[in-house]
Amino acid sequence: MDLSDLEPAEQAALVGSRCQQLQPSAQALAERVEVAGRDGRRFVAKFGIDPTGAEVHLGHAVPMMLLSRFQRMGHRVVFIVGDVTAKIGDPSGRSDERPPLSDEDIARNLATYRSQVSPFFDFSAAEFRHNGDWLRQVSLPRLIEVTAHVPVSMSLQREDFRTRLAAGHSLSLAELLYSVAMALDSVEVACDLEVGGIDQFLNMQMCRKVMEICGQEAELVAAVPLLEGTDGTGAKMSKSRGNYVPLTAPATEIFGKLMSVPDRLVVPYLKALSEWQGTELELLGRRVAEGAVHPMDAKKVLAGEVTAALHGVEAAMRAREEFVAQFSSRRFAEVEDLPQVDRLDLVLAEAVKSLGFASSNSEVRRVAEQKGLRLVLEAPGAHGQEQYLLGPDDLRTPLADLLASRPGAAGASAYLKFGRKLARLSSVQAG
RNA sequence: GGGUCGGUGCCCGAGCGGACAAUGGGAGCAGACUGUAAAUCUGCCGGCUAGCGCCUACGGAGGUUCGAAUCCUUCCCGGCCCA
Repeated sequence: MDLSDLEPAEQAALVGSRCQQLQPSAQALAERVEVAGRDGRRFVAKFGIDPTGAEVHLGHAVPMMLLSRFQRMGHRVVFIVGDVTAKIGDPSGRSDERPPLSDEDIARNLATYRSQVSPFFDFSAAEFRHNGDWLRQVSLPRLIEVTAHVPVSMSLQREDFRTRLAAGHSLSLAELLYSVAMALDSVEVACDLEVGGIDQFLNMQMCRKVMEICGQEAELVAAVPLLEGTDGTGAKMSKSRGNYVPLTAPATEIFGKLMSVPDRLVVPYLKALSEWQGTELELLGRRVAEGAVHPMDAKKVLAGEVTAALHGVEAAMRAREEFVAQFSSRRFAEVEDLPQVDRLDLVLAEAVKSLGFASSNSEVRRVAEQKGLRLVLEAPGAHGQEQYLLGPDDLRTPLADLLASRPGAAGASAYLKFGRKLARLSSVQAG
């Protein structure tokens, strides 16, 4: 969707609606866009990328959605690859020392990042800059000159710094300098507006401060909300908490993970990850609240939107059908991409492990003892389905024998349920 | 450099010579309930074993003990205080 003919005020409103904080104001954004246009230069939006890892998930897509809008408004989007700042460590907390990244590492991580995020952003039209290119040139006298005007209290506004100090934990000078280094990036690219997560808000304040110190006009700051994790605990989506949706996941998995998200996240997710308009979001929220729309249906819409963005509409529709087949109507025959066990001579416990459902015999036994292990037989065209509980005693029995001892096994399709995981048993050699 | 406190299972955090695979909380997993939601309740939650049991674990390495996460020595790492 091309946005280039939006008026500055409309642009500002659109951007503002997706931000948790837009500093100093939407109006200031409109004005700045207008001034840039009058001066015949392109408005610069900056976004920093951490090149240390390749754990890209839906949370990372949120700022990209906003940047994509800037791009489609006709502005310049500049990515700052933090090859130097990355060495300071994770600014969001205690970090173990990290091994220095080679140029190849960085290039590879960056390539991974780009390919994973590309459904949400057109990288071909964006600029990439490595901050080492200028940060390595910064002299100590220059650094002192700049930092002389930066009060330490500004860095210490960060709550985690304060709590760490209060708790007697370590806090290095390098960590305090992180935001200053990042600010020098803004100076370098003469940034008009920086996009970042709300967790970067104070860092971005520093950018404004330092730009002023350096005689530039302070950038505007657009802080997007952090995407809450799928676990409903309120924590942000992150790999370490395991409450994330990886962008590389197959369509059915993405769809499924979004379906398992708490209901209250539907609207925030749509807002952060789709092109839905404010009024549409409001309407949906209201209708769900009124009971006119079932929350699960709203969630299917969300899951469909996101899956479609990553895998295309067709794949999304298929994922939806499979989801319904597997979990609502429970007709497993209609579920296509199930893992499969081909060797029926395998003993049950081994089969489960070979599927990757469990990593040790103890774990298999545990689940069996907890009544989580079942054999499911589904007769060919019929709707009938038989479930047989498999106990710890069955673990050493070959699958073929387990099947043979069930009355309806002949001609039926067989499935293995391990907790909520499901696998197909090698199709049907039975006649 | 000196003093001092500390490093425990995925995380936080008890334990401080035997009854410790180690209290408790969180996360995770399973079951009931459901809409594969949330909330709730119940159970599990190092590995191997059908089982008696065995093995591996409390920062690293040694040692004292019949016996150590617990005591000693030493090394590594972190906090705080003093210089």
